[in-house]
Amino acid sequence: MNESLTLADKVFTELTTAIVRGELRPGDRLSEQTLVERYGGSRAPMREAIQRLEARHLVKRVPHAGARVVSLSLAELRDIYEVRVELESMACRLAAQRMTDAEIAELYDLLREHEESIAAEQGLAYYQKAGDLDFHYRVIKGSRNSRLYQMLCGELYHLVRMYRYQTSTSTKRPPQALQEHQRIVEAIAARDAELAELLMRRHIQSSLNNLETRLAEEEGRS
Amino acid sequence: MNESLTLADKVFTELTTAIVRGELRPGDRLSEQTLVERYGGSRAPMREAIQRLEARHLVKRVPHAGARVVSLSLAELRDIYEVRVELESMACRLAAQRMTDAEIAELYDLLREHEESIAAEQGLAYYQKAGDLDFHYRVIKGSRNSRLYQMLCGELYHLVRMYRYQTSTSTKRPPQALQEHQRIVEAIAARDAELAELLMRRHIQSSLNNLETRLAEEEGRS
DNA sequence: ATTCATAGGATTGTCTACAATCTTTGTGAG
DNA sequence: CTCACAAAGATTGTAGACAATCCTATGAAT
Repeated sequence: MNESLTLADKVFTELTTAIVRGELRPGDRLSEQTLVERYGGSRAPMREAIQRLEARHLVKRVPHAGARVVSLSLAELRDIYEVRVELESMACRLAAQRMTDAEIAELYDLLREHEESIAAEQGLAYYQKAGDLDFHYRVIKGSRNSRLYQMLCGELYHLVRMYRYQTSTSTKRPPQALQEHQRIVEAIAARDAELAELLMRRHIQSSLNNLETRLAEEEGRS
Repeated sequence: MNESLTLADKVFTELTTAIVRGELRPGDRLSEQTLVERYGGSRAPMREAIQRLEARHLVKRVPHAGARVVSLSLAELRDIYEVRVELESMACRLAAQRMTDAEIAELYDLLREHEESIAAEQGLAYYQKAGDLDFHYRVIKGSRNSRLYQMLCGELYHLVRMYRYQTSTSTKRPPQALQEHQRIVEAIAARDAELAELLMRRHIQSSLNNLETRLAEEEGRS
């Protein structure tokens, strides 16, 4: 089989999760030598891993000066969300038209699971976030547009996740988000593309509002 | 100053234009050794150039097997246009809200130039295409969203250009496109965001239709 | 004390060589 | 003649060293 996981690939995924989880913080330097000491191997694979991180906009590289974990300004975060709103509401519209009935049934199952986890109040912040991403992920997959999937899940999501990990989750938000998810699935099930698009647009917009207030709070506290 | 153009960067831009212009055709192999013989230097910079081409989806790389120029299926091309329609109409909406009056005036100037070049019938296909891209480029810039600019101009446009270079330009399309551009600018100047968005959506949609019929013709001829 | 220049160290860019993997060509069996 | 298999060749992945560039700290001049 083609089980060829190159070392560069391994380091790349390791670094990706490290950045997303906040173990590597925005602005942190990524020296090739340091990575060699940390992950073993030679500089060549580390270099490749860094380049791939740059391709996903997780690090910024300047010639002869090295790479640093990206540090997004609030304006840039807004830009990202502005694009994400547009693309995900589009995905939701397409999903309403193209998802199979089986996929929609699975969406309902997923929401039931989330409901239970919230009711049990075991709704750990981490699980909530993962579950939320899972929901969005499936809708995007349902759009049946590979490029759309690439852009949202391959390029924008890591950045979004990176900032969500670092902000504490409100206790009020999850139940509300779940409700919004339920309405969206209903619209998809009804094959009402326009409504599904509108609801998703509002959902992400309010998600951004939530994130902004939270960032403002942390900014004020520090 | 920071005039540091690394060799990898140089080769990367060279290859980009070569691919976009069709000198390197879809499916063509890109061996590191071949690039060394062609551009000089060593394998390391060639490798980096190839990786950056992969990041822009211009080549596809499989581990231990090398890189080939991407060959898009008609379905993938439709996916790209589906996304492009959404993002560019969004950009147009934002441009109507955010462009300065000076920028709008420059747009009018640009359209006048295009008009003249068409009237003079010197309207070479190449110039037409470049001019068209220039128009779209300015509207996107006018959206004031850096991420949107990155996605459209940095990732999607090369692919679009690649396929446009390879399809001959219709003699009927340029005048029609110019008219559509004029209507769009009028909407932007009137700060009518909704109309501007709608017109851009239709414009790109008809551009896709034009491309599809042309591809179908060439398919039938071969 | 502040600012500028400079020298040293550290880091990245590039080169060459070697190991691991894939592709292709040639051979033989069915 | 076609297909499967194996060895040779070619290509990529990795390693280590050297060269070019940048960052930093030290010192001198204002």
